[in-house]
Amino acid sequence: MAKRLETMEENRNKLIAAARKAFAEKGFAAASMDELTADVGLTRGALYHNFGDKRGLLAAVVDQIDHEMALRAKEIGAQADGDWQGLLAEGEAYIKMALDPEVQRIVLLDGPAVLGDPSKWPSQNSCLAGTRQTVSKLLEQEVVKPVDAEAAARLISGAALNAALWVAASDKPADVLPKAIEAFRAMASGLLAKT
Amino acid sequence: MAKRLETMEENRNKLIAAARKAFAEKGFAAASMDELTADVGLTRGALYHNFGDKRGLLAAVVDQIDHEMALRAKEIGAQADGDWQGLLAEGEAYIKMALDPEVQRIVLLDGPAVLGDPSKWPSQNSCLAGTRQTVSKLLEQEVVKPVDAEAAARLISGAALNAALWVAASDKPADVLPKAIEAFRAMASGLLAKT
DNA sequence: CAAATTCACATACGTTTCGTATTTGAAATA
DNA sequence: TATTTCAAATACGAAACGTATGTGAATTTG
Repeated sequence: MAKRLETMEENRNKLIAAARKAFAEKGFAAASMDELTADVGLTRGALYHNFGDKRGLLAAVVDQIDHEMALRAKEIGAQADGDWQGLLAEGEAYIKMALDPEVQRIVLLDGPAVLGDPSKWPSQNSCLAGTRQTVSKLLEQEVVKPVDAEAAARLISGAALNAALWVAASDKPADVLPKAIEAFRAMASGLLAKT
Repeated sequence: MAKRLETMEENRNKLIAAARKAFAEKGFAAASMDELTADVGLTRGALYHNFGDKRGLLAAVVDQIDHEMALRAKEIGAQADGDWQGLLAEGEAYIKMALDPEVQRIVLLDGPAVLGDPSKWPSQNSCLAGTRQTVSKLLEQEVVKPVDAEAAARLISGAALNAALWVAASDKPADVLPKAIEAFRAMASGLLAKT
């Protein structure tokens, strides 16, 4: 590979890594691009060349984290006993992952506010896409009621991620986490077709 | 009432009204406080005197909208046939109200990102508080499974509002709204105790 | 192999915006 | 009428973003 492209790739990754840290710690609005770039030995020139603007950098960061979350959720869901348990396990995984301040601040709070609704994000392996796949499978198997797959996926992941926000904001996260998971499983069971 | 306090109250309301408009149209970050205040014949001096800072103004706006939403949801819920149908009606009402760009932008997107999790908002008659009340009533009646009231309320309202974001972001909101409502009702039914 | 060109990034600059510190002037009060 | 209060205005300083331009090493071309 040409040396120029090689170092550019490195710099892109350095910037994304620094942005993950800065956005998570200070929030999107308060994160200074001057500081951020200086931290990795670059200037804003590199940033605007690679990502267009500040939002572009956030989009790249969100995409990366979303990708990681989707992969992890899929792994966990695959280990469950059957597709239905897999869906529940995925949701539970989202709740737990969303306790990470980085996920919370960047993906759940600043992401939608700055980039718009997640359904419009480009990620192929996004959380939403993964959940929709699982729901579709369950629809074919007639395990769940005949509802819209997209809507169900959105409700599942939305409920899970929202529950996580609540858990994290509470005074004793460790205490309320099981309550959130219990309520989540209860509510999700409403999608089950009568057996 | 003393004239000074009277006009101050008027100015506060004018600023809040202007902020609702500006925040809804441009988003919190892009809304200029100079423009906003000039629109109602004031300067930023009035703003910083009354609300402390930009966040303070957003908090006041969010509080007002949240209050209006909770009242409306309660009204609609009260007309339903029984408390359980009332809960579903409330959720449906949230979905519909959240289609309003003002609610969406200010309460669902910028609100949590700038002010933190809704569970920490001061509103007494907030959406969350209203839903928690209804859930608590249903818990006493043993209509719903014995889950944590707070968690259930959060899941219900979270799912509803999240569904609304999805509906609004879709290409044909009118088409997907009924699907969202159907899926919401299905999922919520998971909270029902076996009869 | 030397000249030309590309391009990733740096630098310099202007604009906008927020928050504070200070001042003003009309209403309330004594 | 003199004094005090206080809601709002004004002036100021400190970022921060985005653009326009410069630069030098890597690549390409003749």
